[in-house]
Formats: sequence, C-alpha cells, structure tokens
Amino acid sequence: MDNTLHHILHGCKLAGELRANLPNMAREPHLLLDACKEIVNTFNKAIHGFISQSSPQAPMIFSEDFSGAHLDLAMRDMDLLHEGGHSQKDLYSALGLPGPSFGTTTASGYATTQTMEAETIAGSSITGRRPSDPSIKRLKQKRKDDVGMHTIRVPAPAGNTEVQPDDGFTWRKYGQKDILGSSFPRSYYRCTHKSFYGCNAKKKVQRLNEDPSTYEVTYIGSHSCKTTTMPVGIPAVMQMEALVPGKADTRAPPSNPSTSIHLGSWLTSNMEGSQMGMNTGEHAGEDVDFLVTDLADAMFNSVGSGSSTIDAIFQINQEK
DNA sequence: CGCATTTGACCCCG
DNA sequence: CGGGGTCAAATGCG
Repeated sequence: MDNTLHHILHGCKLAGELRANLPNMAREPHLLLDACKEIVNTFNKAIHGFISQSSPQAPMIFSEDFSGAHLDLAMRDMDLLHEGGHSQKDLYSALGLPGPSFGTTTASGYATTQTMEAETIAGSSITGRRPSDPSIKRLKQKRKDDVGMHTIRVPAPAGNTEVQPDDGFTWRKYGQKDILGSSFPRSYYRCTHKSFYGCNAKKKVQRLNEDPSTYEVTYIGSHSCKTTTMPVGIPAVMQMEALVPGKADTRAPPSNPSTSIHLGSWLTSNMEGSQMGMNTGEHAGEDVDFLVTDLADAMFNSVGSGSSTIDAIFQINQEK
C-alpha cells in the first residue's frame, strides 16, 4: 500500500508541476503530451497496486473507461480545441494506449457529480411536511455526509454578471437562502426532471463575496435523466469556464467566454457517468469510484493552490 | 393552464 | 440554539 500511495503522491506532484508550467507548455504540445503520459503512467502504477489489493472488477472500470473512452473524448476535444493538433491515433500511440475504434462517441458521462448515496435518495428529498400534521415527520436530512458533492467555480457569462452560468442541464429552483458571512444569497436547484425520471441531481449556486462575477456551484448527486441541452458528445460541464481562484490573469481572453474546459470536473463527471452506465448495482466498484474521482480531483483541482483550468491553454473554435 | 420562481416557515444537524 | 437545507403555497409568466 505504501508503494501505491507513493505512486499517487508522485503523480500528484507531477500534475502539480504540469499545472505550474501549463502556460509555457501550452506552446509545446509534445512536451505537454510527455508530461501527461508520465502522469498517466504514474497513476497506472498506482492502479496496478490497487489491482493487486482490491477486487478484480474495480480496476477494469478505471483502466477501460479512463484510459480508453475518456481519453478518446479528451483527445477528441483537444483536437477541436487545437487546430492542426495531433491526430487522436498519434496521441494514443504516444501514450502507449490501444485506443478505441475511432469514429464512435461515448454517450455516457453527463452526470455532473459523483453518485449520491441511495440512502440520501430515498430519504430527505421526497418527504413532504405538513404543518397541520405533526405526525408526519421528514426523514433525516443528510448534511455533512454529502457523498458526491463537487464544487466548481464558474464565471458569470460575459456582459452580464448578474446571470448565473448555464451548465447545460435544466434546473428548477426550489429555494434561496441568505448565508451568514456572504453578501449574496445562495440558490438551491434540483433537476427539472426529478418528477419524471427520479433524477436526484441538485446544485447550490453561491455568488462569491470576493469576486461577484464568479459563482461557486456545488453539485450534489448525479443526473439519472441524462438530459442536457448541450450537443451530444460534449459533457455539459465542459461548457463552463472554471477559474483559478485569485489568478485572474490566467483566464482565457474574454473573446470566448463560455467555451472552455474544467478538466478536473470533466474527468470526474465522465468517469462517473460511465461508471453509472456499467455498474449493475454491485458495490464492488465503489471504492474505485471514489478513487477515480479523487485522482481526477487530485490531478486537476487539489494539487497546488487551486483548481486547474485548461482554458488558459486552448481555446475552443466555437461553431467550427 | 401549466410550469417556474419566490418566499416564509419548518426541520435537522452541529 | 442558530445556520443551512427543504418544503409548498402564492405568485408570475408565457
């Protein structure tokens, strides 16, 4: 286990270094690729450590989905982002990966956050409360135990900081609350399709004190409805622009305000989504689910002083 | 008319 | 006991 942890820590370190050098390496795609490759290899070593320790099913989720389909998507979008960039096959061969059949798109992966615990789903959200009937009590709320919470920071759309950013899902507001220590109220949303599909995805949107043009969005639960207004093949979270807190100068130029990628969130959401797709209800993959998420977060969010953003590097060519 | 938002009250947890 | 999360009636809007 020590060895596995060492690999993870090393991978985090490499990711941190990569992050620090991103502005420079952006002009050198092959260096970027090498750095990514090394990080992947390091985490792969960690994965192999887990393979030897945990159930045989769990690593399959990681190795297939992460190394295959998700890199496929990542590279597909990198190609979109980076005109004249490497072909996907080149990238795959450079990474030493077999690569999936090109031309197909992974349809999964639109869930925004990790899986909400079944207990939570069955518990707090449906239970109504009638003041006239004190015998009816709401089931216990879950608060601190919010497994599957994921927070990102999203800038307000250019031109109007009053408008909250759209993440591609349809949300229905169900509450607003003044929060202590915050000059802006917090809004509570749940998936519009909750009633139809039992989709238990929720989010909280909080405008930041220190930067009113930035919203902190906390996603809770996962979308089971898979409904999004975004084009097929582009994860909804990718439509949002994430910020490096306190580093406004690393932001993308304002010409393309809403088309950059928060890769950490994207990885998280994609891996989570595919995990949902293939997990048939057994709990064997749970640990790995968290592992995958944590690794992604570690690589792109937790390392260093803040979240990482790739929009400082690449710009999407909007509408071709 | 149906759906979304607003808003005050309720309830749980720390 | 207070803050945060949720409910649901009232209201708004297309």
